[in-house]
Amino acid sequence: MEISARYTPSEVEERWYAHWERRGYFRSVPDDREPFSIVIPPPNVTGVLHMGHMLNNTIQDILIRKARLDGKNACWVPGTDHASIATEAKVVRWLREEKKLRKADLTREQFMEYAYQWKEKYGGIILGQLRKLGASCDWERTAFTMDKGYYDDVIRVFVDLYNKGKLYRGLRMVNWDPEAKTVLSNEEVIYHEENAQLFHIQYKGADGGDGVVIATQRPETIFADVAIAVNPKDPRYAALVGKQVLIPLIQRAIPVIADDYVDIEFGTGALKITPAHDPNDYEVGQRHQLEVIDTIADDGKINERCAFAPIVGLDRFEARKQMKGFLEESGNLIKIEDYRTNIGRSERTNSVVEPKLSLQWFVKMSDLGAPALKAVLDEEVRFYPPSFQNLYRNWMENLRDWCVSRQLWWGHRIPAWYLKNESLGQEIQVFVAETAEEALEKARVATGNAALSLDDLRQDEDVLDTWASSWLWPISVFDGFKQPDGEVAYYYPTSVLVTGWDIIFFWVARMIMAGYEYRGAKPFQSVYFTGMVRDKQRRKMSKSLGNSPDAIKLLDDFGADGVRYGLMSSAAAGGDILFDEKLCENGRNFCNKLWNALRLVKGWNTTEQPENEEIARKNALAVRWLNEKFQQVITQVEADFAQYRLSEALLGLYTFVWDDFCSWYLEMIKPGFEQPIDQATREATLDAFSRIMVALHPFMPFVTEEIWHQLRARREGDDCCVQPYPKSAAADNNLIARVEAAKNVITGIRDIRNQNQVKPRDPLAVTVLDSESARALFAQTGLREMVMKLAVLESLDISEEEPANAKSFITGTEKYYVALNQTIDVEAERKKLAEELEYQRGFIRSIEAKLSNERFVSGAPAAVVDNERKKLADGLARV
RNA sequence: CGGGCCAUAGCUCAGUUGGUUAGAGCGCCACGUUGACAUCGUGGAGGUCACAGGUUCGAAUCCCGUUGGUCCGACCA
Repeated sequence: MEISARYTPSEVEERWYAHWERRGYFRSVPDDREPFSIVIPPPNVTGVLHMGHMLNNTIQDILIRKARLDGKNACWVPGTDHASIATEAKVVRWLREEKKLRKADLTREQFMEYAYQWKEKYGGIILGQLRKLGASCDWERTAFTMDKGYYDDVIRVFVDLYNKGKLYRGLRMVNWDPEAKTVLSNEEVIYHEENAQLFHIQYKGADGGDGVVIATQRPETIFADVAIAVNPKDPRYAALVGKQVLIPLIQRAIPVIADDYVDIEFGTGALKITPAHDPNDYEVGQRHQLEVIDTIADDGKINERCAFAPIVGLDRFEARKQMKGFLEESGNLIKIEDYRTNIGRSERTNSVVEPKLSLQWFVKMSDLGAPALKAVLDEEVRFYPPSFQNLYRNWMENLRDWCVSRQLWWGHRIPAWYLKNESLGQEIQVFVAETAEEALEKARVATGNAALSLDDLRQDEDVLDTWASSWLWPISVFDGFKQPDGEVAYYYPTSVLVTGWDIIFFWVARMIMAGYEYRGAKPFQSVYFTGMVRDKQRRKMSKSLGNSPDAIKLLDDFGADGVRYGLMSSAAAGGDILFDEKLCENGRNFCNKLWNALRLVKGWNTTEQPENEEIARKNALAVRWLNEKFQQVITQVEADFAQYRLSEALLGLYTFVWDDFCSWYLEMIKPGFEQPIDQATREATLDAFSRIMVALHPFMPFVTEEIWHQLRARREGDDCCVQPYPKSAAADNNLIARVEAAKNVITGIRDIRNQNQVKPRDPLAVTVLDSESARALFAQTGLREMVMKLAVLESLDISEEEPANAKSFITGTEKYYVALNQTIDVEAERKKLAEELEYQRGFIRSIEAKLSNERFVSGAPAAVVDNERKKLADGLARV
């Protein structure tokens, strides 16, 4: 049968993926095997596959497939995240551009209907794309963070945390966008250095003294001032602390307080405290129990709480302009300095962000954080690479309470109901419960008013932060809240989490918190942090930069295996990947290499017996060597997997396949052109090739499955992806060393051939100078025949005499002479040998230096080096 | 400003508890190819392991400092 000279992934991948799914290989249900579980970091429900996903999911698939081959019950749970803010933004844009609708014109219910339409249309596309990559997920378990069951879990946890006092509603400084009238997350605020002015303003003493001069960028906020703060160590103001000063224009008296926060060097060393309009001032205000006066409305205009009527109703920037005049007039303006400072602007509207106090829901971090920090520091949860412990600790030791409310609609609506009973003159009361009915019941009890109805309650308009749902992922996907003793008990803790380090705080840390809070146990044994995929200029790949290759096109161009190889070959855990399509090309070439090895062995005719004894000995040695070498590689691969050194494992297999298997082994056993090969060697080769396919399968599932089936006719269900992974065993290092020595001899001869323009096929006569080591080496059965074949020799003799007209080289402790039919440049030869001699002498000197040290009593190494020295002294003598 | 991480061949990176005269891939150079594969083969060149000090018999590896890069926080009235 004619096989194409190239491997064509497109003819293979879809077919095998469908086959695997049909056979149910990816399905997992609890049984008595050891479980190996991974929950996918859920991509955005409306997202499309990008490089980061491919890297991440390739790694997960490698781990899952390896576990499956190791005989474990491998369970990979796929799913998607509703991605509150990102998805809502997409829906809003779609409504505006396609439907000509503004969110403000829709009711919540209408908006949600459109959002679900959007989700139905685009949701889950990415899951199909993961199949193209070869991801062996248990698709029957596909989860979504807004599935009914998941939604209920999120609500239940909110209520539970509230009941336990670990969740509360409080005032906090947020980033307010006065144009969009919404809160922004920190990530949506962009800071740039801009020109600004620093106003130096005098606040006169209430006792008629000079008072104090402060510096501010925002003179329009002075009417919200509640204090002037100075550093307690600042001698200039020591006498003022505790006194009162007057706010210009309105003459309201405020105290001068002392606080370490104030920088003596900056400005005048005196700071106005405006808790409503500056986050730091708010904190100072809290420390000193100061009042909060909010003088700026949601739209950025000065509101009526401002006691200085002339600026009420003006925009904050207009007010600032006018304040200059008012302050000059009153004589309070000392000077104005030009000044460069960082200004935060809204990513969306570019308007200057206004720090603003608002009521938000918070999860208390003090109780939740402690066990999560301990788990990582004690390596109860192991990080790979471990250096991320530092980053984690740094953050966990400086935890702030987690604001979980968001002013959005797409998400889990906060289960809090408010009752405002003004006739009773009461404050707003809040009732947190899983349902409105329960909240009503609570309200009735609390108020003693049985006549209250649902109409008297108003549910909180906000939804929860996306991470406040995804932190439950490892528990909720196994239904661990409703059935805590169900299958969650089998799969949890999951084996490993594979994710980018950029969400170590958002997600990883919080899953650990939730794990201890709700199951009293860590959510995963290990975390494998992937690096960021960057372009050649080290820029993070992103849609807005347009520097990200089209993932699907890459898969089409190089095949899934090629892309997987490309991503993995430079993806040490935690290290960034500078992505270059060249890497995928290497992967594609590797597939072709495998494919052509297949073509070679498939093309052989067989005979019962080897042609002669020499060939039999040579082939037997080759087969033994390959198997020993394979043991060595598998042992290393297992060690690499245990440390999550996947790139190294792949590289080891790659080198083994390319160099040992293809370049050496197949050449060793390859029969002459159109000659047959003996049955036993062919069988051994097919077996070895098959084992190699299994070993490589986790990394490159498609090509290995295809070749596995091409190698032999297999029974239904005898698939590569469900074979037992090759077991590692001790390798025969002596045999490997002897063949290694033979390879050096062959390389030496090839080198001489190369340098003297001797054609590859012209047979050469080689003599090795008689020595104990030479005899010992060639005592290995089949070795002489192996050298003769691969170096293309007509003779290989051991002799005590130096042949004439020969070039020589030394390897190990033997000296070889290659006879040539040409005159030898004696000078050049001598020079070469002199260089060799110098090298050897240098080597020996360094060893001698070591050995002459008395403190080299350090046990075994000494013996080894001593041995080394003897060998080299031997070699030196020969030269 | 505070903290983390990093600095090894032209490029991208390995180098596991300190013990080879420092490795790989790509790139480069030379030679080669009717033979599984030019998506290839055989060879080769190329490094003061950022710099300075210390510990040690021995440092790319451990410690301290300097410089440079990078990321994350606070970004300052």
